[in-house]
Amino acid sequence: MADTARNRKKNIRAENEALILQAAEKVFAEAGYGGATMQLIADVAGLPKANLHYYFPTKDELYRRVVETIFQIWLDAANVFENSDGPAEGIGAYIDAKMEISRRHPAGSKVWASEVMHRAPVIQEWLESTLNVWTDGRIALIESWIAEGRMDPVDPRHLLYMIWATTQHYADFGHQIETLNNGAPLDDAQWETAKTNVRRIILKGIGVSPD
Amino acid sequence: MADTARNRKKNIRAENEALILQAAEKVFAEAGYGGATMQLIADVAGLPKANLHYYFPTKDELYRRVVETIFQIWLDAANVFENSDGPAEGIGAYIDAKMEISRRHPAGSKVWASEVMHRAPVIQEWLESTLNVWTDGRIALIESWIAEGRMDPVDPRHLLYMIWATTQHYADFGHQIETLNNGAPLDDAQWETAKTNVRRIILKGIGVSPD
DNA sequence: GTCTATATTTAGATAGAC
DNA sequence: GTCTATCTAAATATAGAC
Repeated sequence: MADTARNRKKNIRAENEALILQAAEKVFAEAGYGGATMQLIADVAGLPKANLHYYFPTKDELYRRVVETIFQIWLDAANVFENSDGPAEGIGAYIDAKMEISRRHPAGSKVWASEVMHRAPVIQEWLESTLNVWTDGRIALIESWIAEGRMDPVDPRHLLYMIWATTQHYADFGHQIETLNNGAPLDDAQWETAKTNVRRIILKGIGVSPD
Repeated sequence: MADTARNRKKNIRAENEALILQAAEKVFAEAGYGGATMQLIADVAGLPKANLHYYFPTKDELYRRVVETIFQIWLDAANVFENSDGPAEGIGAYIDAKMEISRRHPAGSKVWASEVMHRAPVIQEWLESTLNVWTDGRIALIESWIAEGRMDPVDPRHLLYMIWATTQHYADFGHQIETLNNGAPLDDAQWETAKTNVRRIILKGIGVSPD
C-alpha cells in the first residue's frame, strides 16, 4: 500500500519531469538560454510556473538536465563508428546516424550549438574529457584505415569536423533550409536526397567507394 | 567654422557607433540576444549605458545593425563565385573566402547562426529575397557546369549547404575546436591544414580536380 | 503535489543636470 | 554629447494556503 503510493508519486514525478524537459528543450532551442523564460517553458508544458521550480529548483539546473539528455543521444550514435569493418561502412553509417538525429532531434542539436557558441559553460568539462577521448579514438581508427590504404590520407580531425558540421547544419540551420525550400520542411524524399548527397560527396572526397 | 564643428560631431558619432557596434557584436555572439545586456555591452565599449541608448534607441535596433554589417561581408565573399570560369576555381575560391571569414569574423558568424536558429526574427525578409535569389543563381551556375560535364551530377543545393556548414563550423564551433586542440586557437599552419582539407575533400567529392 | 500571491533582483529605457 | 539617478516592466525564485 505504501509502496503503491510511493510508486504513484514516482510516476507523477517522472512524467512531469519528462514533460518539463521536453518543453524546456524546445524553448531553449528557439530562444537561447538568456531568451528562454521559466514562464514560457511553463506555458508550453501546460503547468504553472511554480511547478517548474518544484521539480527543477533553478533555471540553470533545468538547462543542465536538457543538455545532458542531448549528448547521451550523440554518444549512442557514435557507436556505429566502432562496430564497423571499414571506412565505407563506418563513416557512411555514422553520417546516416547523424543525419537522422538532426531530423529527429533538431531542438537538441540547437541547444548544443548554442551551448558551444557561448563557450560551453555547462559542458566544458565533458568536452575536455569524454569528447576529447572519443575524438582521439576515432582519429586513430581512421589513421589505421589510411595506413591500410583503404582511404585517402586526409586529416582525420578535419574530416570529423566536416561530418559534424554538415549533418548538424540540417538541424541548426533548419529554418534557413526551410525558407529556401519555399517555407516548407524537407519531406521524406528531400531528406533522402540530402542524406545521399552528403554521404556520397564525403565518401568520394576521401577516396572511399560506397558499398 | 560651423562646418568644422559639424564634422567634428559627425566623427564623434561615427567613432562611437563603430565602438559600440564592435562591442555589441562580441557580446551578442558570446551571450546570445537574450543573454546580452546593454550594461555589458556598455562595459565592453567602455561607455556609460545611457550613451548606448543615445546612439541606438533600443537594444533591438542595435542588434539589427550588428546583423546587417555581417551579411554585407558574406555578400562580398559571394562574388568570387561569379567571377570564375569553372568549378575548380569558383567553388575552391568560395571555400577559401568563407574559411577566411570564419577566421576573421567569428563573432559575426555566431550572431548569424544564433539569428537563424531563433527563426530569423530580423533577417527573415532578407532570407526570402536576397539569399533565395542568390542561391537560385548559384544553383543554375553549378547545373550548367554539371551539364558541361565539368563536375559530378550532385544536387547543387546540398553542395552549397555543405560548404556553408563546413566553413562556418570553424567560427561557430570555434570553442569546441579550440578545446579539442588542447585549449589553443588554431595557428597559421593548422588553419592552412583545415582549409586544404576542406577544399580537397569537397572538390574531389564532386569530381573536380584542383587547379 | 499544486498553485496563487508575492518578494527580490535586474533588465531596458528615460529625465534632466552638466 | 555625457552621465547620474531613476522609472517601469519583467524575470527568477519562494512562501504558504490548499
